[in-house]
Parts: sequence; C-alpha cells; structure tokens
Amino acid sequence: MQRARSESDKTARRRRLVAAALDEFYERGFTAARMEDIAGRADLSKGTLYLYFSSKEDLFRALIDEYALPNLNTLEMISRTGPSLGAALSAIATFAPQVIRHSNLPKLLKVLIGDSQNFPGIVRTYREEVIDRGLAAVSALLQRAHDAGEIEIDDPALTARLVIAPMVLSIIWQAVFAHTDKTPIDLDTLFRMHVDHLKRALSYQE
Amino acid sequence: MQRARSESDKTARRRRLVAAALDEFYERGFTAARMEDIAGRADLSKGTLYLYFSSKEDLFRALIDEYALPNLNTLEMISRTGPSLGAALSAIATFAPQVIRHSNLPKLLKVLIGDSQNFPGIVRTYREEVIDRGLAAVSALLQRAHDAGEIEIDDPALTARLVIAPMVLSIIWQAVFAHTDKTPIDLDTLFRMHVDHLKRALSYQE
Amino acid sequence: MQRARSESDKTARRRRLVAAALDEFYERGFTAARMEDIAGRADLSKGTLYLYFSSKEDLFRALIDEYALPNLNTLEMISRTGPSLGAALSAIATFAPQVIRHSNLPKLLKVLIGDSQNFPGIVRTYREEVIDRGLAAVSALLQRAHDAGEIEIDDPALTARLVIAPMVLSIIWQAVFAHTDKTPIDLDTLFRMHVDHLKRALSYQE
Amino acid sequence: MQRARSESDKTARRRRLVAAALDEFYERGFTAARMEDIAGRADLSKGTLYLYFSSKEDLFRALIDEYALPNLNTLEMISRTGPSLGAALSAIATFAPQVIRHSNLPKLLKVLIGDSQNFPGIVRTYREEVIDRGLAAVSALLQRAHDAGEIEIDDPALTARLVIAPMVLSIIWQAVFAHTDKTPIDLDTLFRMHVDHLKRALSYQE
DNA sequence: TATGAATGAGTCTTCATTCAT
DNA sequence: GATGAATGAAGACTCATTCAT
Repeated sequence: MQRARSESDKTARRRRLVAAALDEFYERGFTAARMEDIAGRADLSKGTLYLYFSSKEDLFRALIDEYALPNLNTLEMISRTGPSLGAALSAIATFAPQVIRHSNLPKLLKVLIGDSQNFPGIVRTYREEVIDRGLAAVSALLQRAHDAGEIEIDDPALTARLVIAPMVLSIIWQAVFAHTDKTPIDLDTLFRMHVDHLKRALSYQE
Repeated sequence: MQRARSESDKTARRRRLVAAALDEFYERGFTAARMEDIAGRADLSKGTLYLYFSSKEDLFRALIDEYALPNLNTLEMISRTGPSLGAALSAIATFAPQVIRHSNLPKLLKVLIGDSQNFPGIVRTYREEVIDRGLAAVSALLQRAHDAGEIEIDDPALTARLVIAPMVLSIIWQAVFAHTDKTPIDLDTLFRMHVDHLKRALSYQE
Repeated sequence: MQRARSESDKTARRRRLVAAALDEFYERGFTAARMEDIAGRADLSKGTLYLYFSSKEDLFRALIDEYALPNLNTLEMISRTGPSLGAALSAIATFAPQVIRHSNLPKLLKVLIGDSQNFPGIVRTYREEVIDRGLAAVSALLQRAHDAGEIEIDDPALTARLVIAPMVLSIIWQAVFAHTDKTPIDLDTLFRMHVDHLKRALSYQE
Repeated sequence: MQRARSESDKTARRRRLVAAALDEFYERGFTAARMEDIAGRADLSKGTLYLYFSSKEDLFRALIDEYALPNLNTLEMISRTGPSLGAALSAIATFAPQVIRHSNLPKLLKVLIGDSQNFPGIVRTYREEVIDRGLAAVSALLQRAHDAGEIEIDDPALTARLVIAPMVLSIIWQAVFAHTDKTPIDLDTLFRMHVDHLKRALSYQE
C-alpha cells in the first residue's frame, strides 16, 4: 500500500474508511460488520483502520458526523430560502427524489434506525441536531405561509410531520426494499402528487 | 421448570419465546442479542429454547411469521370491508394510533429494518406477503372510490403510498425516538389531519 | 470432557485452573501467559475457563487469594505459638526449607514481584494483609523475647526484616535460579546457620 | 530529531534508549512494555530505536549487560580491596543503602525476576557472570578472614548468602513495595544492625 | 539517517450450539 | 423433556517489525 504522508492523503483515507463503514454497517448492521471487512473495502488493512479510528464505536460516531450535517444544511436551506410555501414545496418535490436515489441518506438512516439501540447518545444527538431542527425548519416555513395568508393551518408541528412523511417512507423503502423492486418507484411523480395534495389540502376553502 | 406435556403448553411456550425474541432483537439487534437472554426473558433455559427453535435464524423467521400476518389481516380488513373511502380512512385515523402505541408493529418493523440484511429471503417474503399486499389493498380501495366517483385519482399505487406514509413515519418514530420524547406525539390529531388532508386533496375540485 | 455437575466437581475444577494459572504466570508472566494454555494445562477448554473466571485479571486475583492466606496463617502460627524465641526460631529453621522447596510460595512471590506493576491494588493488599502482618508477627515475637529478658534488641521491626531476609533470598533463588543449579542449595544448613547467628547476635553480651 | 553524526552521539542515544527500556520494563514488564513508549521516553522515534536494537529481545539483552556489570564490579571491589572483614562489612553497611536507594539495581533485579523466564539464556548468564561471582567474592572474603583468624566459619558459601540476604530483601522491597511505604525503611540502621549481628555471630566465642 | 504509516500475527473474550446428565 | 456445562469458531483490538519517504 501507498503511504499517506500529507494531510490531504490522510483526509482522503479517512473519508474512504468512513464510506466503507457506511456500506458495511448498512449491509450487515453495526454488530455484524467486521472491522477487517471495512478496512478491506477501503483497500487498507485492519491495522491501518485503527490508525484513524480508535474503535468500532468511534468509527460509527465519525460516520454519523460525516453524513448527518450535510443533510441538515440542505433541509434548512430549502425551507429558509423559499420565498413562498409553493416554491419551497416545489423545491422539495424536485430535490427529494435526487436525495433519496443518489445520496447516502437512506443508508445513513437505515443504519441509525437499525443500530440505534447500541448508541442511545448518538440517537439523542441526531434527533436533536438533525431531526428536530429539520422539523422545526419545515414548521417555521408553514407558519410563515400561514401568517402570510397563503395557507390555513392549525398545528404547524404536526403538519410538518405530514410534509415529511413520504420522504421518510421513501428513504426507508430505498434502504430496505428498493433492491427487490422489479421497477423502481416513480419518485418524481410521487413527490409531485404529494406536494399537489398538500397545496390543495392546506389552501383556503370556502 | 415444569415439563410441557400438552400441546397448548407447548404453544404457549413458543409464543413466550417469540415474544422474548422480539423484545431482545428490538433492544439489541439480531446479531447482538443473546440466545441465553431470550430464553431467560421467557423464563426458560437456553437448552429448552433449542427444543423449540433449531437456530437463531429459525427463531427470527418464526418471529416475522408470528407478527407479520396479523398486521396484514388488519390492514386488508379495513380496506376491504369499508363501504366508502371516507369510512375506511376514518377507520385508519382511529386505529393507526392504537396500533402504533400498543401493538408490536413498531418493534417488528424496527427489527426488520435493522436486521433483515442478514436474511434477504425474509425481506423479500415480508415485502411480497405483507407490504405489497397491504399497499395493493389500499390501492384497490382507492381505485374503487375512484370508480364510484368518490374521488379523482391518477395513480392509485403511488397514492396508496401517500396514504401509508404517516403510518410508517410514526411507526419508525415510535420505535426509535419515542422514548426520548418529553411529550408524546399527538397521534390522534396527526392522523385526523392526515385523513382530512387526503379527503380534501382527492375530492373533485373545479 | 466430563461435566462438573456437583458443587465439589466445580470446586475441584476451579482449583485445577488456579493451579494451572499459577504455573503459567510463573513460567511466562501475567501478560505473556495465554488463557488457552492455562485452560489446556487444566485439561479444559478456553471457554470453560471463562465459566469460572470472568477475565484474566479475575483469575489472577483468585490466584493470589488462593495461595496468599495459607502462607500468612503458617507464619502467624509459628510466631505466636512459640513459647520462647529459641523454639520459634528453631521451628523456622525446620519449616522454611520445606516451604521453599515444596510449597507454591516461591512461584507465588515470583509472580507477585514480576507482575506487581499491573495490579497495584493487589500488591498493596498483599503487602498489608500478608507481608506487614507477617513482619508484625515476627516483630511481636522478638519484642516478647526482649521483654522476657531473652534477648537484647533495639528495633524489633528492623530486626524482623533481618530474620526474614534469608527466607526471601531463598524463595527468590528457588523461583528464579534453582533450576539452573547443578547441586541444590543446602537450605537446612543455611537456616540452621541463620538461626544460630541470630541467637548469638541477639543474646546478651557483656 | 537531529541526526547522530559522531560516535559519542550514538553512544549517548544508546544509553538513553537502554535507560528508557529499563524504566518501561520495570513499570510494565517485558511483554507489556511497548517499543514505541520506550522510544518516546528516550525522545526518539520508534524507527530510530530499531537502528540501535534489532528487536525487543536484543534491547533486553543490552539492558542486562549495561547494568549488570557495574554492579558486579562494585561488589568485587568492596570484597577484594577490604583489608579486613570488619572494614569490608562496614563498607557494605555504608554503600548498600546508597545502592538500593539511588542505583538502578532494584529496577534491574525486578525486571530480571519478572521477565527472565522468557530468556533462560540470559538468566543463566546473569547468574554465572554476576551472582555467582558476587557470591564467590564474598565467600572468598569470608574465607580470608577465617584463615586470618578473624572469624570462625564453617561454610563460607552459605555464609555469603546470609551476608547478602538483607540486600536482596531490601532491593526487592525497594522495587516492589517502597512506593507504598508511608515512611521509608531506615536502611542505614538496618544494615548497621546486620553488620553488627554478623560480627557478633561470627566472632570467636568461648 | 530519521520517521511514522502500514501490516498481520497473536490474544482476550463472547456466544451459538451441542450434548451428558 | 429440561438443563446448563462444555466447546471452539469468530471478532475486536494491540503492537512488534518493516520500509517508503
């Protein structure tokens, strides 16, 4: 193996290891995943893995950190930037399928759900730092639309969950069942319908 | 321990073991769960456990079988029996919170999501026998409502997913995050809102 | 392997394991000793060893407990029972060679000295419970002899160390060098000389 | 780190490494000591350590060699130079406490006792080159005193052991227990008493 | 020369499974 | 039938040693 002398080499190796860990944890679960396999998937030896992460748990934490924050940022950006609710929802309808199909979020969430029991602290942190803030962002978006007279809404927090729900379903589906699908779900249509439903359902009706 | 002479004793023990397995798999994950702990939770010895199940994997399969079918039946009943879509959706709004809060479905789904990678066959079976049939039932319900002129609908299969989505979200939430909630989610309101949204969104609009 | 059903079987197995551990720790040192070798020396498997001791350290502690107390008892008995200093010293001269040649004390002390760094707590305990009490016993013996006018003595505590010194030397020798001796040390003569010296040195002189 | 160009630089580094090794072996034992820690304690890198010693065992041998000979020389000098037994014993009484408190001999002996089982050859060598010659020196001293009519003695070899015994006891004590002492042993008094005892015990008595 | 990244053999410990009682 | 003692395969982690830079 080549040696990582520079700082950037090390960073690249770290990233490779974290990515390999995500895949192994995703495919086998935290307990069943073998450190040697993770290292091998990154084309490194077991010993080298331990130069970068002091334990399996350390690697797991690094994994969450590495992939959790970007998700949060995306979500907050979408909901904050939007000038109107309609525009924000359209953005969701456009980007959600991309994220579900091409990002690591489904794998990440699957790992988090599957191995949450081993790391209550991580789950709590993830919930507070990512989920709660994500829900709060959507919630605030709805509240602003309500205040602007765009929509009629009673409980923004619960409504936010209804907005999010198809994303969670699709992410889980992607992570757990997608590989057994004969034909993939048409996520673009699904989210266009979802956004359409929301607009209809929340608009003023006389 | 007493010996299990009658058939009903045996069945009761089997059930206790399966229930214990669900709890242990839920709390620790399949790989990390210990056969001895499962047996102990059912007040039986490790050796006795092996009289009923030939391996950990066998126990896992039994577990899925035991808890999967009832859920399916419930869902099919609701969607088939319903005289109208409105009645069926109201039934969902009423029963979903009960199921989420008091049945084993959240634990079951959490276990399935977390540990199924080790058993691709089980995932495929569960998906085909439970999920697909459940979705098909909802889908058919929607189609009937459409044909009856109750609602306007383009793609019943995708719409069925939108109907189901908040259930999945809530089930996951219950299994993974609920115990960290200061105040529990108001599921009754959530599902009433959801059903309300659906009715509005799917109704004919001019 | 046979199974240990009765309590006495278990006790016998425990003892075999502790004896095997003493030998392995003695021959290789705590860190270098392999749990599998210890088990093998007791004709048991590695797994069985862990049924009796939860860890290597636990085994080490058990080892000290098992062999430390008897030594203390012997020492206190000798020094307390003795009606006169002369009789007590003679007893030492008689028994010390036996102990050095045929008991496990040399191995025990060698292990304790060699691995003390890993277990500061154990060393402290051994020192307080065995060594200090042993020295105190000898010290008290000397003090009584002094009070009875048998001997002249300034500092019983330091004198006790001089009484003990050849035992320590011989024990270390036995544990470390004896197996390289062409002809074994004549311990009987050595201790007879030692006791003789003490009697002369401590007796009143005008 | 600077490069070691001159011979004296090299020698200094070697010495630093050997001293570091003694400390690490003393504190952790041969097997548990880490080459990296030894190098670090000498302010050198692991790789550099291997420029001076080809293996851990090589370092251990060098350690024994480095510290064994000086001790021997001291002992032989004392016992040979002495004009009379009395003078030689007084010299012992004076120097022994210094050696025990301030030299590396206690650490060396502790390491030798604790880890030599892995190196039978080293034990044999040390025993022959250091211990036996030391004992022989004392033995010869006693013999000369006997021949000169100074003392009465039967077995100079065994008596030599009795002369040495408190040194061994004190060295072990220093290495193993001293750091747990609330008040340090008064070694000066101890050895003065010991020498005094010897003089009395060995002097002609009618 | 000096360094420290890389490696993999080696060891403790766990636990599914077997089977004597 | 029930039990739990026995086993050994498996996996996390360490660290002596090598060697590219």
